[in-house]
Amino acid sequence: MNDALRKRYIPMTETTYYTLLAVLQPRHGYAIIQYVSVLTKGRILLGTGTLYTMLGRMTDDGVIVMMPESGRKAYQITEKGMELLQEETGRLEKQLADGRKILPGGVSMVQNRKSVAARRE
Amino acid sequence: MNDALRKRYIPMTETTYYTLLAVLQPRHGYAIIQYVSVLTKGRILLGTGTLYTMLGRMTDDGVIVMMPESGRKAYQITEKGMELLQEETGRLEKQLADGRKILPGGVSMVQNRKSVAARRE
DNA sequence: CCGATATATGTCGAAGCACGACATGTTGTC
DNA sequence: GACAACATGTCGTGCTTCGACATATATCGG
Repeated sequence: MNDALRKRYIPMTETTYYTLLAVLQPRHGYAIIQYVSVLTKGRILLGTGTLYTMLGRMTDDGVIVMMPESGRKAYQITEKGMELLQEETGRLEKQLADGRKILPGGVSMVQNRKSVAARRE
Repeated sequence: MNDALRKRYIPMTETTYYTLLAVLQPRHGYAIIQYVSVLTKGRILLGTGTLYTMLGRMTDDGVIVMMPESGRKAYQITEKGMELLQEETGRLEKQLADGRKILPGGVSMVQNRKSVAARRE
Protein backbone atom coordinates (compact mmCIF):
# COMPACT_ATOMS: atom_id res chain seq x y z
CA MET A 1 0.00 0.00 0.00
CA ASN A 2 0.98 3.55 -0.73
CA ASP A 3 3.33 4.90 1.90
CA ALA A 4 2.46 8.58 1.48
CA LEU A 5 -1.18 7.70 2.03
CA ARG A 6 -0.43 5.82 5.20
CA LYS A 7 1.62 8.71 6.46
CA ARG A 8 -1.22 11.11 5.80
CA TYR A 9 -3.97 8.99 7.33
CA ILE A 10 -2.31 7.25 10.25
CA PRO A 11 -2.76 8.15 13.03
CA MET A 12 -6.29 8.95 11.89
CA THR A 13 -8.46 11.63 13.45
CA GLU A 14 -11.56 10.53 15.28
CA THR A 15 -13.84 12.24 12.74
CA THR A 16 -12.09 10.57 9.81
CA TYR A 17 -12.35 7.17 11.47
CA TYR A 18 -16.08 7.46 12.05
CA THR A 19 -16.67 8.83 8.58
CA LEU A 20 -14.94 5.83 7.05
CA LEU A 21 -17.02 3.53 9.23
CA ALA A 22 -20.13 5.29 7.94
CA VAL A 23 -19.28 4.76 4.29
CA LEU A 24 -18.71 1.05 4.65
CA GLN A 25 -22.19 1.26 3.20
CA PRO A 26 -23.02 3.87 0.56
CA ARG A 27 -24.20 7.05 2.25
CA HIS A 28 -24.50 10.68 1.27
CA GLY A 29 -23.16 13.55 3.35
CA TYR A 30 -26.18 14.32 5.41
CA ALA A 31 -26.77 10.64 6.13
CA ILE A 32 -23.17 10.31 7.35
CA ILE A 33 -23.70 13.09 9.87
CA GLN A 34 -26.82 11.40 11.22
CA TYR A 35 -25.33 7.93 11.25
CA VAL A 36 -22.25 9.01 13.21
CA SER A 37 -24.41 10.94 15.63
CA VAL A 38 -26.58 7.88 16.33
CA LEU A 39 -23.64 5.49 16.49
CA THR A 40 -21.86 7.62 19.06
CA LYS A 41 -25.05 8.48 20.92
CA GLY A 42 -24.65 12.16 20.15
CA ARG A 43 -21.03 12.34 21.25
CA ILE A 44 -19.80 13.26 17.78
CA LEU A 45 -21.67 15.89 15.79
CA LEU A 46 -19.89 16.42 12.50
CA GLY A 47 -19.95 19.98 11.18
CA THR A 48 -20.71 20.34 7.49
CA GLY A 49 -17.49 22.24 6.99
CA THR A 50 -15.50 19.38 8.44
CA LEU A 51 -17.40 16.70 6.57
CA TYR A 52 -17.49 18.03 3.04
CA THR A 53 -13.89 19.19 3.19
CA MET A 54 -12.95 15.72 4.36
CA LEU A 55 -15.05 13.95 1.72
CA GLY A 56 -13.38 16.02 -0.98
CA ARG A 57 -9.91 15.18 0.23
CA MET A 58 -10.69 11.49 0.63
CA THR A 59 -12.16 11.29 -2.84
CA ASP A 60 -9.01 12.91 -4.25
CA ASP A 61 -6.94 10.34 -2.39
CA GLY A 62 -9.01 7.42 -3.61
CA VAL A 63 -9.94 6.39 -0.12
CA ILE A 64 -13.62 6.70 -0.96
CA VAL A 65 -15.59 6.98 -4.20
CA MET A 66 -18.49 9.22 -5.04
CA MET A 67 -21.43 8.04 -7.13
CA PRO A 68 -24.14 10.52 -8.04
CA GLU A 69 -27.54 9.26 -7.06
CA SER A 70 -30.56 11.29 -8.12
CA GLY A 71 -29.52 14.73 -6.95
CA ARG A 72 -27.60 13.50 -3.94
CA LYS A 73 -24.05 12.21 -3.83
CA ALA A 74 -23.44 8.89 -2.20
CA TYR A 75 -19.98 7.97 -0.99
CA GLN A 76 -18.50 4.55 -0.37
CA ILE A 77 -15.22 3.27 0.94
CA THR A 78 -12.68 1.77 -1.46
CA GLU A 79 -10.20 -1.02 -0.84
CA LYS A 80 -7.54 1.53 -0.04
CA GLY A 81 -9.89 2.98 2.53
CA MET A 82 -10.58 -0.44 3.99
CA GLU A 83 -6.89 -1.08 4.43
CA LEU A 84 -6.43 2.22 6.21
CA LEU A 85 -9.37 1.49 8.46
CA GLN A 86 -7.98 -1.90 9.38
CA GLU A 87 -4.54 -0.52 10.00
CA GLU A 88 -5.85 2.28 12.16
CA THR A 89 -7.92 -0.17 14.16
CA GLY A 90 -4.75 -2.12 14.85
CA ARG A 91 -2.95 1.05 15.88
CA LEU A 92 -5.77 1.93 18.27
CA GLU A 93 -5.45 -1.50 19.85
CA LYS A 94 -1.75 -0.98 20.39
CA GLN A 95 -2.22 2.44 21.92
CA LEU A 96 -4.90 1.21 24.24
CA ALA A 97 -2.80 -1.78 25.26
CA ASP A 98 0.13 0.54 26.04
CA GLY A 99 -2.12 2.75 28.11
CA ARG A 100 -3.53 -0.15 30.08
CA LYS A 101 -0.08 -1.57 30.65
CA ILE A 102 1.18 1.62 32.25
CA LEU A 103 -1.85 3.23 33.84
CA PRO A 104 -2.20 2.18 37.46
CA GLY A 105 -4.69 -0.66 37.92
CA GLY A 106 -7.27 -0.38 35.18
CA VAL A 107 -9.83 2.33 35.81
CA SER A 108 -10.60 1.43 39.38
CA MET A 109 -7.92 3.57 40.98
CA VAL A 110 -9.30 6.78 39.56
CA GLN A 111 -12.56 6.39 41.30
CA ASN A 112 -11.13 7.04 44.71
CA ARG A 113 -12.77 10.43 44.67
CA LYS A 114 -15.96 12.09 43.57
CA SER A 115 -14.44 12.80 40.17
CA VAL A 116 -16.61 10.25 38.44
CA ALA A 117 -19.84 11.62 39.79
CA ALA A 118 -18.68 15.15 39.11
CA ARG A 119 -18.00 14.34 35.47
CA ARG A 120 -21.71 14.08 34.84
CA GLU A 121 -22.27 17.81 34.24
CA MET B 1 -13.23 19.17 35.68
CA ASN B 2 -12.72 22.18 33.45
CA ASP B 3 -14.76 21.96 30.31
CA ALA B 4 -12.54 24.10 28.11
CA LEU B 5 -9.66 21.82 29.01
CA ARG B 6 -11.58 18.73 28.04
CA LYS B 7 -12.55 20.30 24.77
CA ARG B 8 -8.93 21.10 24.02
CA TYR B 9 -7.48 17.73 24.97
CA ILE B 10 -10.13 15.24 23.94
CA PRO B 11 -9.85 13.62 21.50
CA MET B 12 -6.15 13.57 22.30
CA THR B 13 -3.42 13.17 19.71
CA GLU B 14 -1.31 10.06 19.81
CA THR B 15 1.81 12.03 20.72
CA THR B 16 0.07 13.81 23.60
CA TYR B 17 -1.25 10.52 24.93
CA TYR B 18 2.15 8.89 24.98
CA THR B 19 3.78 11.96 26.46
CA LEU B 20 1.31 11.92 29.34
CA LEU B 21 1.97 8.23 29.87
CA ALA B 22 5.68 9.02 30.03
CA VAL B 23 5.31 11.66 32.73
CA LEU B 24 3.31 9.43 35.05
CA GLN B 25 6.80 9.29 36.49
CA PRO B 26 8.98 12.42 36.57
CA ARG B 27 10.98 12.65 33.36
CA HIS B 28 12.78 15.39 31.49
CA GLY B 29 12.30 16.08 27.78
CA TYR B 30 15.02 13.95 26.37
CA ALA B 31 14.06 11.03 28.61
CA ILE B 32 10.45 11.28 27.39
CA ILE B 33 11.57 10.90 23.80
CA GLN B 34 13.55 7.80 24.63
CA TYR B 35 10.87 6.29 26.83
CA VAL B 36 8.15 6.65 24.19
CA SER B 37 10.46 5.26 21.55
CA VAL B 38 11.17 2.15 23.64
CA LEU B 39 7.54 1.72 24.72
CA THR B 40 6.32 1.79 21.12
CA LYS B 41 9.24 -0.24 19.81
CA GLY B 42 10.39 2.64 17.66
CA ARG B 43 6.99 3.30 16.12
CA ILE B 44 6.79 6.78 17.61
CA LEU B 45 9.79 9.06 17.42
CA LEU B 46 8.91 12.41 18.98
CA GLY B 47 10.50 15.42 17.33
CA THR B 48 11.95 17.99 19.70
CA GLY B 49 9.79 20.67 18.15
CA THR B 50 6.67 18.68 18.88
CA LEU B 51 7.72 17.75 22.37
CA TYR B 52 8.90 21.04 23.83
CA THR B 53 6.04 22.97 22.29
CA MET B 54 3.66 20.45 23.82
CA LEU B 55 5.35 20.50 27.23
CA GLY B 56 5.07 24.28 27.31
CA ARG B 57 1.38 24.24 26.48
CA MET B 58 0.64 21.49 28.95
CA THR B 59 2.47 23.29 31.72
CA ASP B 60 0.45 26.42 31.00
CA ASP B 61 -2.72 24.36 31.19
CA GLY B 62 -1.75 22.73 34.47
CA VAL B 63 -1.85 19.27 32.97
CA ILE B 64 1.75 18.67 33.95
CA VAL B 65 4.17 20.43 36.30
CA MET B 66 7.80 21.30 35.78
CA MET B 67 10.38 21.01 38.53
CA PRO B 68 13.94 22.14 37.84
CA GLU B 69 16.43 19.46 38.66
CA SER B 70 20.12 20.31 38.41
CA GLY B 71 20.23 21.88 34.96
CA ARG B 72 17.52 19.67 33.51
CA LYS B 73 13.79 20.14 33.74
CA ALA B 74 11.73 17.23 34.95
CA TYR B 75 8.02 17.08 34.17
CA GLN B 76 5.29 15.18 35.93
CA ILE B 77 1.59 14.69 35.39
CA THR B 78 -0.93 16.46 37.63
CA GLU B 79 -4.37 15.28 38.76
CA LYS B 80 -5.93 17.22 35.91
CA GLY B 81 -3.63 15.37 33.57
CA MET B 82 -4.55 12.04 35.14
CA GLU B 83 -8.23 12.71 34.63
CA LEU B 84 -7.67 13.59 31.00
CA LEU B 85 -5.62 10.46 30.49
CA GLN B 86 -8.33 8.28 32.00
CA GLU B 87 -11.04 9.97 30.03
CA GLU B 88 -9.13 9.60 26.80
CA THR B 89 -8.52 5.94 27.52
CA GLY B 90 -12.26 5.51 27.90
CA ARG B 91 -12.85 7.32 24.65
CA LEU B 92 -10.36 5.08 22.87
CA GLU B 93 -12.21 2.05 24.18
CA LYS B 94 -15.48 3.39 22.81
CA GLN B 95 -14.00 4.17 19.43
CA LEU B 96 -12.43 0.75 19.16
CA ALA B 97 -15.66 -0.93 20.24
CA ASP B 98 -17.58 1.02 17.59
CA GLY B 99 -15.04 -0.01 14.98
CA ARG B 100 -15.23 -3.66 15.94
CA LYS B 101 -19.01 -3.57 16.01
CA ILE B 102 -19.25 -2.29 12.47
CA LEU B 103 -16.20 -3.64 10.72
CA PRO B 104 -17.22 -6.86 9.05
CA GLY B 105 -16.44 -9.81 11.31
CA GLY B 106 -12.83 -9.26 12.00
CA VAL B 107 -11.51 -9.32 8.48
CA SER B 108 -13.67 -12.01 6.92
CA MET B 109 -16.54 -10.19 5.20
CA VAL B 110 -14.21 -7.95 3.33
CA GLN B 111 -12.86 -10.96 1.56
CA ASN B 112 -15.46 -11.16 -1.15
CA ARG B 113 -12.61 -10.41 -3.49
CA LYS B 114 -8.88 -10.99 -3.59
CA SER B 115 -8.35 -7.91 -1.42
CA VAL B 116 -7.03 -9.74 1.60
CA ALA B 117 -4.38 -11.62 -0.24
CA ALA B 118 -3.42 -8.43 -2.01
CA ARG B 119 -3.11 -6.62 1.28
CA ARG B 120 0.05 -8.51 2.08
CA GLU B 121 2.31 -6.13 0.14
C1' DC C 1 43.61 17.05 23.34
C1' DC C 2 40.54 16.65 19.53
C1' DG C 3 36.62 15.07 17.21
C1' DA C 4 32.48 12.45 17.38
C1' DT C 5 28.52 11.03 19.62
C1' DA C 6 25.06 11.32 23.12
C1' DT C 7 22.64 14.25 26.15
C1' DA C 8 19.68 18.21 26.58
C1' DT C 9 16.66 22.26 25.45
C1' DG C 10 14.74 25.22 22.58
C1' DT C 11 12.77 28.48 18.23
C1' DC C 12 10.65 29.14 13.75
C1' DG C 13 7.88 28.48 9.86
C1' DA C 14 5.15 25.65 6.76
C1' DA C 15 1.41 22.76 6.21
C1' DG C 16 -2.65 20.38 7.55
C1' DC C 17 -7.01 19.96 9.84
C1' DA C 18 -11.29 21.05 12.44
C1' DC C 19 -14.90 23.84 12.67
C1' DG C 20 -18.04 27.74 12.98
C1' DA C 21 -20.24 31.01 9.99
C1' DC C 22 -22.28 31.86 5.97
C1' DA C 23 -24.74 30.74 1.57
C1' DT C 24 -28.35 28.22 -1.12
C1' DG C 25 -31.77 25.23 -2.69
C1' DT C 26 -35.36 21.41 -2.10
C1' DT C 27 -39.00 18.65 0.10
C1' DG C 28 -42.59 17.85 3.18
C1' DT C 29 -46.05 19.21 6.34
C1' DC C 30 -49.19 22.00 9.33
C1' DG D 1 -47.56 30.08 2.80
C1' DA D 2 -44.32 29.32 6.31
C1' DC D 3 -41.33 26.56 8.87
C1' DA D 4 -38.60 22.57 9.73
C1' DA D 5 -35.88 19.07 8.02
C1' DC D 6 -33.13 17.65 4.24
C1' DA D 7 -29.01 18.43 1.51
C1' DT D 8 -24.52 20.40 -0.24
C1' DG D 9 -21.14 23.44 -0.23
C1' DT D 10 -17.31 27.64 0.57
C1' DC D 11 -14.37 30.51 3.33
C1' DG D 12 -11.51 32.02 6.95
C1' DT D 13 -9.66 31.50 11.57
C1' DG D 14 -7.05 29.30 14.68
C1' DC D 15 -4.70 25.56 16.53
C1' DT D 16 -1.50 21.72 16.17
C1' DT D 17 2.13 18.99 14.33
C1' DC D 18 6.54 18.54 12.95
C1' DG D 19 10.77 19.05 10.35
C1' DA D 20 14.72 22.10 10.16
C1' DC D 21 17.69 24.70 12.46
C1' DA D 22 20.35 26.47 16.56
C1' DT D 23 23.08 25.71 20.71
C1' DA D 24 25.47 23.93 24.62
C1' DT D 25 27.58 20.40 27.70
C1' DA D 26 29.37 15.78 28.72
C1' DT D 27 31.64 11.61 27.62
C1' DC D 28 34.78 8.66 25.42
C1' DG D 29 37.98 6.67 22.15
C1' DG D 30 42.08 7.46 19.57
